[in-house]
Amino acid sequence: MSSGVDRRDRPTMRDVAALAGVGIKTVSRVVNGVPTVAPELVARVQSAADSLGYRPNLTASNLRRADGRTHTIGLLVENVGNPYSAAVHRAVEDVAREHGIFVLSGSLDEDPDREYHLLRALIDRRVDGVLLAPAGEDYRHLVAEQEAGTSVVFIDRRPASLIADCVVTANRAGAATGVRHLVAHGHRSVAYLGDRTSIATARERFAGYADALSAADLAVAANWVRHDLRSMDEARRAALELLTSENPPQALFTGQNLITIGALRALHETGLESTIALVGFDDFLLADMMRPGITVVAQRPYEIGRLAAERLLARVAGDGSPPQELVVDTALIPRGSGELPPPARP
Amino acid sequence: MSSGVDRRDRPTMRDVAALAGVGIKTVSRVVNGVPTVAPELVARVQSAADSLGYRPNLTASNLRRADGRTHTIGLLVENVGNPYSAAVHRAVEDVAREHGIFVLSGSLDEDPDREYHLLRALIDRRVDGVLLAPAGEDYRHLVAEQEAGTSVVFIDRRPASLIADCVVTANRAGAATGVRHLVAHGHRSVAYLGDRTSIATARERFAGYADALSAADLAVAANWVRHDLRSMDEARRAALELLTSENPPQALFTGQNLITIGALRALHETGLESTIALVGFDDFLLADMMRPGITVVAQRPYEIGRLAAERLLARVAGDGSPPQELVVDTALIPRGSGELPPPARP
DNA sequence: CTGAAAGCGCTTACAG
DNA sequence: CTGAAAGCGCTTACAG
Repeated sequence: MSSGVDRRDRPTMRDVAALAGVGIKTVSRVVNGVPTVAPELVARVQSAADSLGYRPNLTASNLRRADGRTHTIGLLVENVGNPYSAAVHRAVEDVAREHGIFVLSGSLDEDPDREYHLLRALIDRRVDGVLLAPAGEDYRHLVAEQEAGTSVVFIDRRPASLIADCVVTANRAGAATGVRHLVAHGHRSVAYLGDRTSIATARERFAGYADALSAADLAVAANWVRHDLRSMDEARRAALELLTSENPPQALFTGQNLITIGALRALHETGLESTIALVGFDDFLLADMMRPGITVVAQRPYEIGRLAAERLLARVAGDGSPPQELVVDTALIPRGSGELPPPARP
Repeated sequence: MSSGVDRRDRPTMRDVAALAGVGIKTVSRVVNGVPTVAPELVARVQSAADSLGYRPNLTASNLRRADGRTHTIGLLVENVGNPYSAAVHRAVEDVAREHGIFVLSGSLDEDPDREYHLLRALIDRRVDGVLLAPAGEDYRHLVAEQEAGTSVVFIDRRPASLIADCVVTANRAGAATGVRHLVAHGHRSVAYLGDRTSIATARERFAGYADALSAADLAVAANWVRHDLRSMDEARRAALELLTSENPPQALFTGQNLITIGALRALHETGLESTIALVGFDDFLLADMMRPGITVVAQRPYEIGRLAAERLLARVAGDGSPPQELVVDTALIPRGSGELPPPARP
């Protein structure tokens, strides 16, 4: 009638020691590669460990170890399933792996409450540090954790006051570059389609859009600005509205991946994909295979993940220098959609 | 001159107990929500814990707990950065999260050696179970781990002898459906472009290709079969060779995501994308936005991850029934490229 | 309802 | 070079 294994039946150091006829401390030395053990004992311990299928219990050894390291870090991103987060994740894994460190990951789905609970769950597991692409706004509760020795590095968004390292994309400058590209191709009316303004990066990209327009003595027209688009379909509908209005823009600038794709669907549905220019923030797979190819301002998620992981591991290793802000620049990739000439005005 | 924090300075149950003026066992009861504690003591303990910023140490509690659960599972996939693995990952996270379980993940990159070491590292951290999309071929070493209480569920590939649960795609049937679709549209010569034959799923998909051809009394022609394509660019070049040969096929069947995209590039480069039909195994973002849209045999990675995680958690909870093989079927999605008529023969 | 003793699997600090 | 004792932060098994 029993359901469930009540306790794992794994051999312990004690079992290995008994079989090898040595003290448990000698087994510990062999397992940890301490060189001052008689070769004959090393051999006996190793064959005993092999025959029992012994594997050291890292969580137990960690409990007593002086440095208290778990060799595990946490990574909280928007969604482990989306291409951007997944690229960051892979970079973090690659850096961590060089140091024998594992990654515990979680998806935040832009939910501050979820973020709070996942952070706590990581801390309860005593991760060595956390990489956080934040969903929330208030990080005062993190200060206590930092003081308690859990390093935190922010990804994509700056913490409110610079209490920790962060690695961010040059959102404002990148967006300005994209819009300037459209202006340089003769467009006077460029619409903006963007994410929720509660998201700091969305605000920065909008600021870059405004920068580029005012640098060209163009006004930001309220009827050509659509904020708070939460999904591909909301973006698609907003773009359809703009494109079919009595005063459509000559070009579109989209502030994010899914919004770009939504706008692209609208352009295809209206048959305007070769008429209305488009530059999107974020690159995506097959953007070059579209007709026309999609011009984008590309972020570098792998580079962001790599820098963030390296910063975190430096902190874990004891780097006590002041918090740093690392800015990763973007790359404009012209593919056709951003180089269309403006349509003749009606 | 000190570099690195030598020991975390986190308050322990002992500290909370001292501040609250109770025994440490009472703190333990409050932290674990045991109801038989005097309300007045609960309040004192909670305020002491809050003022110290106390957080329980899960790795310590786990060491003594009767069930030995770490509430952590391992997930080893081909590459956490690729869309397929990322979708599986997200499904696993969603299921795990309902049970308060975290996911430690790692990328195998088709490297059996890496798989062996990552598996060991997960076991040393005493994960409750492992989900494995295997890179290797020999899993006898896993039997000992299963006996020691670490459950394993295989994803995408069956273990050699059915020693464990597995969740697989209907690769052979799905590939046959895709090729049958081309044959139904009049194609007599369908080329196959596939992954390394050392990969079981690639062999199964090729078998499905052969099934569909022989069911239509068509022969498998060696000069139209290209195995062992390891990258998008290898696929692109193989497709270019086929398309520019003196006896080109009427249609292409591609066995995997990156191979489909490589073939697609070749079709665009030769201007044949509306002439040569194409059906690909695996769906991808924007496949519907191509000209023509790309017809695919879609896998359901989220469903696979969900089923695998549910199976694993059932095992962890004590399910001792015989190993199961769960097969997730595919869906043919016609979008244009697979419905092109055969070109007139020269 | 509460708490002192023992122990989870290992490492530290110390003696031999 | 080797090992017995103490302790990491918690829970178990017991007494009161």
